[in-house]
Formats: sequence, C-alpha cells, structure tokens
Amino acid sequence: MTKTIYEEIISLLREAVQAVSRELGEKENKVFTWSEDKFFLTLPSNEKFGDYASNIAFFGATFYGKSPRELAQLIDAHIVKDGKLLAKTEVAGSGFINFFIARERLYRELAEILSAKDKYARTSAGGKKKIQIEFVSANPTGPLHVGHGRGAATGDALARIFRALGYDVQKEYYVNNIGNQMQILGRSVQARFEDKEIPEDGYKGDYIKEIAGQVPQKSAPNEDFFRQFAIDTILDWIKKDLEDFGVVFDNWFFENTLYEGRDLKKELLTKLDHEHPPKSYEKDGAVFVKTTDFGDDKDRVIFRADGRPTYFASDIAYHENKFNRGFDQVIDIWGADHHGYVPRMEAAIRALGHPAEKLKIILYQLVSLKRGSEVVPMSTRAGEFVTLRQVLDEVGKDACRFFFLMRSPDSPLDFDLELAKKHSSDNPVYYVQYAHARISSVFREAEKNSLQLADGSGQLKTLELLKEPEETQVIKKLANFSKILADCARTYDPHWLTIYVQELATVFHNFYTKHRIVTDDRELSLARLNLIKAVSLVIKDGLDLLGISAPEKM
RNA sequence: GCGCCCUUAGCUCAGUUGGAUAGAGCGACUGACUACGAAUCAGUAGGCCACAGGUUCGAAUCCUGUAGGGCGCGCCA
Repeated sequence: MTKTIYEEIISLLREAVQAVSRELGEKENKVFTWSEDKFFLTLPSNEKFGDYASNIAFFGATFYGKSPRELAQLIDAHIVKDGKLLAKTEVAGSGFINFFIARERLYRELAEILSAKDKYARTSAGGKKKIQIEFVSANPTGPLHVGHGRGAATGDALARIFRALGYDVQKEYYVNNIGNQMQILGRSVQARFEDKEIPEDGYKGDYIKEIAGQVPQKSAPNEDFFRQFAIDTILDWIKKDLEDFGVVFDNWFFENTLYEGRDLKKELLTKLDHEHPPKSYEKDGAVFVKTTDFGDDKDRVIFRADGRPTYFASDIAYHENKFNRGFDQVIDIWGADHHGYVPRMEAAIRALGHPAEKLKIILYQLVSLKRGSEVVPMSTRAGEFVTLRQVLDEVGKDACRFFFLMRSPDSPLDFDLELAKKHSSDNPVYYVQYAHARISSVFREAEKNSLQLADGSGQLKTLELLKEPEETQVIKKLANFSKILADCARTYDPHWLTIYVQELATVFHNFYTKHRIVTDDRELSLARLNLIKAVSLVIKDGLDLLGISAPEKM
C-alpha cells in the first residue's frame, strides 16, 4: 500500500513543524503543542496558490510572539524539497504555505493508478475497525417511499466508502415487527380480507387491498396470521425495492428477538442501575430513564405502568445489543423528522456506560419531488406518498442514486423528476457517465488503429510525454481521489464524491476537446491512452462507490 | 410556546475541521465538429453570502438577536 501524495506532504509538514518547535523551544524555553487535527491540507481554489495549502502557521504564531508569516517562513525552511515529491513551496498571503507537486511525483501517481486498477486508493486507514451502519429501517407497514431512498443511498454509499478505506463494515436493517402499529396493520388487512370496515386508525392504502388479495383462501386466518402475513409480504416488497436500488443488507435485525427467551426489563434495569447512582426510577407505576442527567430535556418512560415496554425500551436494548456485538463505531441514519429523538438516544447510550462518540447519528433532510417547477404533492397522512418504486421505475437506479447523493445530507433535496430523466448535459449523471462511455469509445477507435495498452505499458518514460496543461490538470485531479474518499469518511458524507466525479469528468472533457488522443505519434498516443485509461478507472471506481453504473456505451 | 435544521447569482446548489480574489451547473448572450461520441468544450454577463450586532490577525463559516422557510416536541411507532 503506497502512501498518497497528501499523506507524504503531511508527514513532511509534521516533521518540519516539530523541528521548528524544538528549535524555538531551545531558544525561548517554551514549546507550543500543535494539535494533531490542525495538520491538514486544503485544495486551494486558485491554482496559483499551489496544489495543496496549509494554514498551520496561523496556530502557534501568537504563542511565539511571531506573525503567522514569520512562523510560516521558519516552517517552510525546514520542509524537505528534493524534487521527488515537491517542486517547490511558497509562503504566501498572511501565512499560508503552498505546495507545488513535482511532475515526477505526478507521473508516479498516474503509474500507480494504472497498475492498481480498481484497487487504487484502497487504504488500510480503517485498520479493520468494526463499523455498523444501520439505515432505512422503515417499519413494515407499507412500501418504501422516496425519503427512504435517500437514507438507503446515503447508508449504502457510506458503507462502500468505509469498506474501500479498510473498515470492517456491516449494513443492518432494523425491523420493528412488534407493537401497536403491527396490530393495526394486521387488523387492517383482516378487515379488507373480510370485506369489513377498516378501523378508524387503520391503514387504508391500496396496498392493503393487494395484501388481502394474496391471503390464501383456505387458510384459517386469525389476527396473528394476518399480522404476520402482512409483515412478511411488505418486507418482501421492501427487500425487492432495495435490491433493485442496488442495496443489499448484511443483516436484518428483528425487534421481537430482543424479547424472546429473556426478561428484557430485568436485564435493562440491571444494566442501567449497576453503578451508583441508578439511571432509572419508578414513578406512577412506570419506569423512567434519567436521560436528563445526560442532556435530554425530560426523562423518558421505558416501561409503562402495565409493564409493556415503549419503543424507546426496544431502541435502548437494540443499541446495547449492537455494542455487545463488538462494533467500534455504530452509525444510525435517520430522516430529519426523527431529530427530536437524537438527544434521548445519545443520553441512553451514555446511561448504559458507553462513550458518546461510539454512536454517530446522521440525519438527512427531507426530499421533495418536482416535475420541472411543479411540486409533486406528498402527504403520508392522506396516503398520497410517492413510493421509491415509482421513482425507480420512472428515472432508473443510476439517476435516482446520483440525485440522492448529490447534496449533503444536511440540506433539503429538491428532486426534479424531469431533470433526472433527461439524457442531456443538464443531467449530471449522464455528464459523468458520458465521459466514461466516451473513453471506451476512444479505445474502440484506437484498436482499429492497432493501438492497444498492454499490461505495464504505463511506463514512466511514456507517461512523461504528458506535458500539456490540460493533461497535468487531469493527473492532478486524479491524484485527489484518495483525499476525497478520506473526506467522505471523516465527514460521514458521500456527496463530496458526487462532486468529485463531476469535476473529473469536466477536466477530462476539457482535455479531450483540446487534444487528439489517437494520432500518428505512436508514443504520445500511448501516453494519452494511458491517461484516459486512468480517468476511466477512477470514474468507474468512484461511481461504483456511489452504487452507480459506468456504461461503455450509452 | 420550546427545540433542531435551513436562508449564498434569475433557478438548483457547492464552499468540509474559521483562512487568500465566495465557486459550479442550469437559464441568458458569444463562439468551437471536412479525424477518436457536440449527451461535449471555451468565453461573457450575473453577489450587501436574509438582516443587525459581537468574537478573531482573519467570518458565508463561530456566538447573540431579528425576519422568513422546513421539521419535531406522547407512557405513538
């Protein structure tokens, strides 16, 4: 596993800073401790600021009574510049250190992509750390709607990215298959089946009729049967929808298994109260958890006066179960409509004695559908929700996933169905896929001219022919891929990758229109074929990690 | 009423741990195919980063307040 350019620069920078610390420490008898999270590089917006930039000198400056610029110059003087990694560095502005990568290093990176192929940018950063991502987890009371699609796309893409970075990832779906809603579901189907009035609070959608229609006539159904039948049927739908959406879970966890063959109440209370002071108490016959001790604004009931557990009891037990399975990090992905639930869940984790950082809850904002400028009405209450299936059938998996992943989970998503269907440059999915197809097409053309890339043809000697600014731009963009993946993992946000593949497509298209690839100059043609090969590898890999296909023709 | 999220170009949005001259795409306008896919590319115009204070060497980014929008506030799930 070779080090990335980014990692190499960071370690040079760290060494330089340490050297400066020692020097100033000896001279002035005081040592500033740079916090480790300040060692990062940004990708400057303007290329005259170099390929990477660091603002590290802004941090120790006042401590040493120097200006950031002075400190930056000191650090800069200690950075090793041997031409293998860095062509030069510069202190600029009020104290930035700008790094310019040596051409030689860029060619080596390109060669690395060509030989690593789809293993490029795979790192061991995760160190086999066990992560669990729980997402979708919609109650099996109806088909998935578009909102669930956003959760599904986000969770699945994150899982793929974390895996690529060497984490041991498990994807899980939690099924609420017991409780009041399930009783109501069962009764609704039963009423349909028996042609009776659906209960006031029952489910009234057409899909209830559909389920009732599938109940075998000769069975002797009772309420339990209807409930189970309904749950099974709906779960089958959900699984099928997810599968067609490209999402396959490693594990389906059923709520009822939390209760089977054990006294959950006793176990939970033992867990909560084994340390002094106890974290639970009884009031008016009900059992409360003192979540207020951990930042929640009121204590929460986990067992009602009649002894029945609340939803929250299941959730606490479920998360305890996750931690018992040995995950170092547990990620929950919820729709923003559940945000009110976050403080109590986090409080519960701490009440159970787990460090708060072990649980990461990602909230994604809601999705609204549009056709052009017209808003598609959606209201769960009126039963007017648009299903994931409908959108999937209409716009296809690739566009659907790309649109869901195009925005940060934080920002509300306007999903324009018309745009997603368009096969034109307005549509970012096709823009990126087109770049990939175009490259495949060039290779078909090259073969006609009996030009082929043999394994290992990406020799440095050949690659060094790539000197045009547009070529350099492409190589630099390619070299950023691993940093982008790391950013996605650090921020738990895959949308950086959707932006990245678009940018990569842009620099490629720009190069393509300016320079001909297949020419009489055989060596140069080979060099350029290698370059676009690398582009197609990274685009394919990037799209793969988003769960989107990279077609060779379209 | 209380809490959380949001407000950046005509539109849809980037701007990640505070950093340099706030960036894309669409739309508008101008230009580029007698050789590899024009589903493409190049260029021009377009901004009081909702508003008002504050913290900082430095704020679209952090804090406080105001206005507007979304969501949530059960011994429901």
